[in-house]
Amino acid sequence: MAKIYSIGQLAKECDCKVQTLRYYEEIELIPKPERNSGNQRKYSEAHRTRLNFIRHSRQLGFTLDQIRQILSLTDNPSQPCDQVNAIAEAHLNDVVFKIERLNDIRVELERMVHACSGDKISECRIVEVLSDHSLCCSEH
Amino acid sequence: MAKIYSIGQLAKECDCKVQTLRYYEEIELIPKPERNSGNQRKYSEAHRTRLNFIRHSRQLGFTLDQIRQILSLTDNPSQPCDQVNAIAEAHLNDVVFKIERLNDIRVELERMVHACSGDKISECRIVEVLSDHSLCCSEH
DNA sequence: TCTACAATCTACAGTCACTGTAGGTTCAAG
DNA sequence: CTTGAACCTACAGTGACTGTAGATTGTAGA
Repeated sequence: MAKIYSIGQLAKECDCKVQTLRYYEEIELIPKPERNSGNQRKYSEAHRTRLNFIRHSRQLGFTLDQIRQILSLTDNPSQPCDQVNAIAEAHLNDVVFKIERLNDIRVELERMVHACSGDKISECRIVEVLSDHSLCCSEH
Repeated sequence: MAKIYSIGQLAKECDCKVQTLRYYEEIELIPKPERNSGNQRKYSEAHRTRLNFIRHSRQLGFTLDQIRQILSLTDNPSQPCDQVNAIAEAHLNDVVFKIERLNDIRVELERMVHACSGDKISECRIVEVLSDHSLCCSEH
C-alpha cells in the first residue's frame, strides 16, 4: 500500500516549509501531484524521494539550477556520470573559494575587534579600519 | 580647492557601480549630492569618505543595516564604542559560524567526489549520497 | 450534527543588495 | 556641429525562498 502525504506531512518529513514545496512545484522542480476532491495536493513516495534529494543537495549548498541539472542527468541512469561529477567539483571549488574569502575576512575582523580599546568612538580602531582599506593586512 | 566627483568618477574610485551609488542614495545610506545645471550629481570629498567606509565594510561582509548603524553611531564621536564593538563581534561570530558550516560541506563534497568511480550514473556515489543524508558522516 | 480550529488553497508582495534595461538628456572632444 | 560617452529616471529581474490576506476544506470533540 503506497503511502500518500499531504503537503504539510511531506514538508515536515523533508524539513522544509509548505510554501517551499508549492514554490518547487511552480518552478517545475517537482512534478505536480494529484489532488483530492477538495483540491488539496496528495504526494506519493516518489515525490518524497525527489524532495529528499533536493533538500539534501540544498543543505550541501547546490543551487536549484545545479540540482535541476543533476536530476535531469539521472533520468538516464546508464550514462556515465562525468557531468554529475563536474557539477559537484565545480561546487566544491566554489565552497573552497568562499571559505578562503571568509577566512581573510575573519582574520581582519579579529584584528579589528582585538585592537578596539573600548574607548571613545573618535579613537575606535574598528571605525578607523573600516574607513581605510590600507589599514588592512590582507586582501578581501 | 575641494575636489568634485561625477557619479562615474566616484564609482570608479570606490570600486562600485554607478547604479549602486544611486541605490545607496535612494535608501538614504549616502546623502543626496548637489546637482549641476544639467541635473547631474556632483559629489564632494565627504561623499567619497563615506562611500569608502561603506564599500570597505561591505567587502568585510557587513550588511547595509549594520553599516547604517555604525555610521549613525559615529555621529557622536565622543560616545563609547561598545555598540560598534558589539556589531563587529556579532558579525565576526557570524563569519566563524559560516566558515564552520562551509567546512562541513567541503568535507562531505570531497568525500563524494572522491568516491565517484566515474562510471555509470546508476552507480554514482554522488547521486547516492545526495539522495540520502544518512550516508553523510557529518551534519550540515 | 454542529462547531471550532487547524490545514490547505490561490495570488501576490517582500526580502537582500544589487544589476540590468529602455528610452531619453547632457557633456566633452574633435 | 557632430558624435559618442556619460548621465538621467523608472522599473523589472536575480535566487531561494518567506510572509500575508482572504477564502475554502478537513477533522476532532461535544
